[in-house]
Amino acid sequence: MTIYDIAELAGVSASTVSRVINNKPGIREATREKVKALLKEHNYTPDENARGLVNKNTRLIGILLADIRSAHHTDLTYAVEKYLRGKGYCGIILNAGSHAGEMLEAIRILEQRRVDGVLMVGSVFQNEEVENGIREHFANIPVVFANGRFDLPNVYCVLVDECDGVEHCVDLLVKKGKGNAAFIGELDTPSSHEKLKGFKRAMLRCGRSEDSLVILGGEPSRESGYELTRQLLSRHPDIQSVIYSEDLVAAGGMRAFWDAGVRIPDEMAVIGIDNTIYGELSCPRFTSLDNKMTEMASEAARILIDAIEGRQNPRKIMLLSDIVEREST
DNA sequence: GCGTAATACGGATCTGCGCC
DNA sequence: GGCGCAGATCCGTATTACGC
Repeated sequence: MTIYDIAELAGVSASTVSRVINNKPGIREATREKVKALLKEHNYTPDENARGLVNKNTRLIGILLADIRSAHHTDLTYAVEKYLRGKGYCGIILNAGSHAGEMLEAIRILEQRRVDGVLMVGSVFQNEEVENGIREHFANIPVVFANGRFDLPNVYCVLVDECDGVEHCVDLLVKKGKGNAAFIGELDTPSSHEKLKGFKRAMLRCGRSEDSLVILGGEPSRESGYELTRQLLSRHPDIQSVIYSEDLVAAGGMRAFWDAGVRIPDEMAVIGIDNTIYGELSCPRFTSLDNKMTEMASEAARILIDAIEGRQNPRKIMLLSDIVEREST
């Protein structure tokens, strides 16, 4: 059903139907109502592809994530998609993986789909290849980067101060008498660099030397968290607490402590990062740094739509994280 | 207040033509 | 016949000029 079909049924021309659909003046009220009734009766929905030809937009938004299966990605994707749909846009969600080749392929796919804007979530995208990909393929559309930064004229950044957040985590552990802390998890992404920076800064502030810090790096997985925690227990029996780079890694660590008979929080305090469902489901429930991923992504979506529709926003927005304290501390 | 006709949009596909 | 190339056509909608 096109506007021509509606026009024929209404006994008017397609331009009249177009004027009614777009609330343009110069239409008699009776004609307007008649056309509206037919549009409703036939469940008329405009062809967005055809509209896109004329209006030079597709109302499609590309959403790039490393992996939608990540617990903290599912919530934020839900929130972002809902926001976009409310604004009349449709999201194309792509799992862009964690390797540059996959990311560039995802970028090319979005370019082919002629998206109006792109939302990238996760510091994993903060690399030279993706930056060049944006320059080459997205130069004429706005891009919003949640949890990462690029200094490009069409890129907006929404960040959360994870460095500061982890510093506060260490402060909390010190306050609880568990100041001899270790950091376990992923160390390779820009986000984990920030977390580690906060950890080091707070530990040095507490009088520790950089050489004495216990930092174990590995994959951002439950299995890795389990294995690294076992290593920690065997090599550093004096450690009183652990900050994990992600809740997922912390979940593996909690299991390792359970298997080793380590009582939490009496013998070991645990803090994860991301404030996902893992913290709630663990036994005991573990404290987590809420790095506001969902709020960050929602804010990023808002800024993206603003940019597409010509509204101004600052190029960079910083959100503050906070600690959700549970039984593990 | 409305109709008609023309034009535009992007890109895939089709058609016709000339050349080898 | 096969190929490459240029131009036409198509899709659905929006817009505009003009006329009645």
